Amino acid sequence: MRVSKEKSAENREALLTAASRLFREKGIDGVGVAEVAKEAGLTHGALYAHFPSKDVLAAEAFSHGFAQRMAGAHAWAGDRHPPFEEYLGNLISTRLRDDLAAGCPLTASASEAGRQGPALSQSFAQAFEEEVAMVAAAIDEAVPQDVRRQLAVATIAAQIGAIAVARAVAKTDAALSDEVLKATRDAITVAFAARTEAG
Amino acid sequence: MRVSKEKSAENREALLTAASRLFREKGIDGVGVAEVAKEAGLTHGALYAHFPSKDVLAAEAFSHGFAQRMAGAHAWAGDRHPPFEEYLGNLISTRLRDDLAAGCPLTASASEAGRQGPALSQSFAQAFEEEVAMVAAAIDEAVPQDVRRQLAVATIAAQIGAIAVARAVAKTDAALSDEVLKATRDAITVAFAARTEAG
DNA sequence: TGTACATCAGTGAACGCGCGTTCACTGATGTAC
DNA sequence: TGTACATCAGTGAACGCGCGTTCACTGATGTAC
Repeated sequence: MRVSKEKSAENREALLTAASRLFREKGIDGVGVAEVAKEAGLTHGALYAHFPSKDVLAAEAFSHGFAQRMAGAHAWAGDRHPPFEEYLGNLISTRLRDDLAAGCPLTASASEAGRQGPALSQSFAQAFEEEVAMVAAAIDEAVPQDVRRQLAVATIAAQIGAIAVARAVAKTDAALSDEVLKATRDAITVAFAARTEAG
Repeated sequence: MRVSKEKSAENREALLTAASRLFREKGIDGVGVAEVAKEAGLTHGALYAHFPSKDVLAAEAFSHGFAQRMAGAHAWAGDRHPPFEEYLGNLISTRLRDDLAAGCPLTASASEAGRQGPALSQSFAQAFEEEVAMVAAAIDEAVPQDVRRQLAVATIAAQIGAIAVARAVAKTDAALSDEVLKATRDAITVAFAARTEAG
């Protein structure tokens, strides 16, 4: 049975939201299209009216989730210009480690992006650049552009690794999991201080 | 047909080697047990004479691959005590990024270890601690123990993230891929210098 | 050392299952007159 | 505004396929005498 344009758009949105959440939580290979459709309140057949394949769905869901996260970050910052340290504390935290579903799409999909199709790789690269721009903008303008960018790139790469490791060992060694986050945060803080003083 | 003890041990070794390589290259979910067995020159049924399940195979293959890497690292170091910088250059390199099959098991399995069973999580945690100990031992003894450990933990977490991101964007943006590796290496070098001077 | 036999690594067919994708069909929506 | 009809989002059965795992069977190995 046909459905109104608005309802169809809502359904598409629901599919992307469900896919974004489930893929982050269980990995792309760990979730079937039927499960995604079911969570969105549809059958799997309907999914193919919106997306030509699971690959494309994965890439669009990634971008969708990232856009939501960026919107959330901007809402959080508001009119302020939160300093670098504040971003750091939010990026590498036990909260982000434990909240698989709501966490950053970058941390969830880093290792998958290299193995899935080119669509996801491209979405990932674009999101990474956006996140770099956001973090770099949080660094004092007196610091040279290239140093700010370098620090931002290293920070986000380190964050992705720290969260991945913290999650990997969380069930086995909770203390080690916390330690990884703290050590990474401290190391970046030190590098940041050394770089911004020198600049 | 029964097979000699030696041959059986060889076959087990071949299964672990094949699994270690294939799981690193395509991910655990991306490879079937039949493919692993075939690469080892066996049929899939034989695999279950050596391992009770794919989960266990994955965990043992991880440990096997890591042990080989550590043996390789020790052979490379020989009687020398290579400085931290030398380890860093080897850990975060385009060579390690491009060589999926031979790369560090930690970088390949970080995100999977959090999603697979507890066996892999435990193997991962143990391997991480071993790698931390090796890198920490490469730092000047004059630096306090806890600072050495913290730097080692942050270095390996950052390495895992940097390699994952570099691989994820390699097909889309080769320049960005190289930049991620360089920025991470530089940031760790700066943090290392600041920490070891201060200590 | 030679013989009889239990062991068990490896084979390959078969199991049930869930996967991604297709498709004939339904029926409310949106449009043309 | 009312009517006839084309559109197409969504349904659910069906497709072929590969998955992890099981199991009856094979036959060389290893052992007991």
